[in-house]
Amino acid sequence: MAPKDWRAPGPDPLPPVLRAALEVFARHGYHGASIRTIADAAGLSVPGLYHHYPSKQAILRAVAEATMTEMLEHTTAAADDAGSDPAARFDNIVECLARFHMARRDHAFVASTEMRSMEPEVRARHVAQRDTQQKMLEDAIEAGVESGVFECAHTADAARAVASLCVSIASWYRTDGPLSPDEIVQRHLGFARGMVGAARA
Amino acid sequence: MAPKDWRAPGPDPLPPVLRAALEVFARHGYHGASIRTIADAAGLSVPGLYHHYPSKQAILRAVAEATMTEMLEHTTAAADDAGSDPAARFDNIVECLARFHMARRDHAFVASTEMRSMEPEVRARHVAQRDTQQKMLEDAIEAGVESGVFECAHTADAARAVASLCVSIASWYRTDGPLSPDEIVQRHLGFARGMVGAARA
Amino acid sequence: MAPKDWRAPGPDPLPPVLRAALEVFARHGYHGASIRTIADAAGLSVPGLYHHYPSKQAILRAVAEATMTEMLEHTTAAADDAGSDPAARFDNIVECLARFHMARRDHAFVASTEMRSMEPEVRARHVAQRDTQQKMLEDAIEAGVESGVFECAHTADAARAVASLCVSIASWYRTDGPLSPDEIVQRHLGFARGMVGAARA
Amino acid sequence: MAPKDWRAPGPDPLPPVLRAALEVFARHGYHGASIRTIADAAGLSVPGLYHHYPSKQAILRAVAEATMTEMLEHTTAAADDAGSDPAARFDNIVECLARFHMARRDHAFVASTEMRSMEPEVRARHVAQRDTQQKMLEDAIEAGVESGVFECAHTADAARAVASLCVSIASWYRTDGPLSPDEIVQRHLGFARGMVGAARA
DNA sequence: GATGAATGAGGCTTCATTCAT
DNA sequence: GATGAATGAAGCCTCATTCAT
Repeated sequence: MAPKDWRAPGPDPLPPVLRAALEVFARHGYHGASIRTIADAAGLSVPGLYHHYPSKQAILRAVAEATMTEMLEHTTAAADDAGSDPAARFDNIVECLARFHMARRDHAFVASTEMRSMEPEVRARHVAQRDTQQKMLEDAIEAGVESGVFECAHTADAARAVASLCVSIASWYRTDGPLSPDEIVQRHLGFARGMVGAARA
Repeated sequence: MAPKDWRAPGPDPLPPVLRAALEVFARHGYHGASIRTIADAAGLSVPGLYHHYPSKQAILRAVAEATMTEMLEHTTAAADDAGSDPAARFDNIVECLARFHMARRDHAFVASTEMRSMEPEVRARHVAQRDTQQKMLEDAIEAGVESGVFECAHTADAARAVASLCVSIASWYRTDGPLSPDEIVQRHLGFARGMVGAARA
Repeated sequence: MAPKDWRAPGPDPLPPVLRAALEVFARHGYHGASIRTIADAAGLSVPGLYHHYPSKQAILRAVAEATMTEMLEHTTAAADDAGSDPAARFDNIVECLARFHMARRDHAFVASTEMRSMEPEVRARHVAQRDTQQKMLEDAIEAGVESGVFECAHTADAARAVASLCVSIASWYRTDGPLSPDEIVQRHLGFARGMVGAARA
Repeated sequence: MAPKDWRAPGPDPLPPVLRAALEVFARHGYHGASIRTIADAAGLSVPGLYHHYPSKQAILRAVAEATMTEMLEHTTAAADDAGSDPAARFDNIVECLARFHMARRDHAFVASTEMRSMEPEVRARHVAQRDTQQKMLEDAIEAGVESGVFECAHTADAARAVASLCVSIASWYRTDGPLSPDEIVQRHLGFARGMVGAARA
């Protein structure tokens, strides 16, 4: 699809209404966000908002699905991009996750934080996509262990831990923070490699 | 205070009303939890609940403060317990955080998740305690780097990353899961050591 | 106008939009019927519906007036058709009312049920037409009493009772019910004659 | 239960809130009655109303069930009161229905008019009670036909017609109308007897 | 006539909270 | 501490209606 741009996520593809809702969700949480607040943030009246989305839950669903789909596309592209070298695959996935959680900070934050507010069907799809991603990480780690570049006894736990680490970036990253995205990526690559016992440089 | 029991957190010191509220907060979030739901979970009438706490926010505050206080006590005890060896300090703090986020799963989850629902003053205290904890981690890492047992260029980032990893345990740990707390502690100790470039065994 | 066809009411003269609205009104009531539901039933967009009728109330008015006008035309034709014999006049009016409430079931049901939802002016016209009809019945009954074929002390009450009986047919009649219209007419003619003390055969 | 008072229904047993709601339902219909209007009529705030009944539908249900239960009790008492004479049974049931539809005018009007607004389960119970009543009428008519005091070929249709006639009283009766309840009863008894071909005096 | 977008008002219901008993 | 009753404010959502295209 878009195999090369996972390092530079490009402009947010979300329609303006969802982008406004996202901001409100990120600040107040799903239940703390009133439909009126969302409408105001979107520059719409309340019925105007309902013209675009049939319910508050539908807004959350749209946000979550768009986010997970884009994230999975990026992760897949990043992995494909790495060819068959396990260490490169691992690095690419970690870098991709880190970058995504900075470029789509609110999206990723809401998607991971509001899982409990999603209707079962939406949550199920969400969990499935998250698991797919984690499995990609795990496969890379396993391959690395087999080929001797990683030293890691519990690959599934490691994959979850690495993914958690990347997700947690979204909860503190600020565009105007002291570190550039590239610096953050580098440091987290270091942490992640350490977690899987990568051979030291 | 209680310098030896940080490995076995003991029974939840929370009064029953708060424990009930905590469960509801964990499942539905602060804004998704109604006073009536909390009262029901506590086996109280609504005015009965108000007899104990003057507002919903006061309940959240009580939960959050009790949690943070206990966590900081434990962490301090764990660090003190380790004496002056940097690697042991680091290990103890990580183990303590991991154990706390399993033994007080809901407490820690709510405390970290509902920061945005706290009144500023409560949140400020919360952040301060969290930072204190992270600083203890960072100090241990720095000492380890200086003494040559760790290899880590960005100690503050590492401290945050390690703390995040421990916090994230609360979002997936189940008492009846496949791994025992001891196993989980061991594995996360491994990940954490890797993140700070601990000398390999 | 159409003096002979009152026994076989012919196809519904209502334009399709009103016919759709009628169905919705019959099922949900005026206040329970939304403009959108009506538009959907009519296969129109909402503004498309407003292109035909300026308001929901105008739709009700159009339905009610068309119904009452047609019903009064039929009743008049039926009465005229009977010539001067009181018993035949009575029979014809009853038969006409019964047939109309079967052939125009929804129309008659809505017209009688939603009187309270009509604007005063529409309701006034509606009541006047209903009273005219009832007066025709009453006149026939009175003439029958005078000529000795009926035995009825309270002609106005009898007229109202007979009319009510015919109206009530609309609330249970189904095209696919066990009785044919002809059978229903015969039976209700029997009831109506009994109510006015018609001489037994 | 109360075998003697079916002729003098006594004071309305409905709690004040339901009585207020009933009045509003009678005037505007279920869908035309807003919860605010009902609360105002009951002298309550809106949440105050919800303290007593959990939903608008629950109010309708309570009204309908109370009405049907009382009506069926009365009808049963009236029938029992008549002993085994078919004509007396028939008369008593008709008189009882007529009196009930005057004494509980709004109740009966709403119960019969708002069937379409009832949830399926409530409606089912309602229809069952109505049918039970109609069956009592039909049984009396059949017994009368067999004993030769009535002359009626279609007893089920006759029962429905007689019941409809009594129900229709509720749609025009006014306490301050020109006729007394006793007069109305007498006249409708006459109509009803005529419908079943009762032997003339 | 259709479409898409919009809106003030109001729909039903629940919120956190209070108070008399 | 419990109960029953109450309430202003606000929750999500839908109403009838309009208008530019």
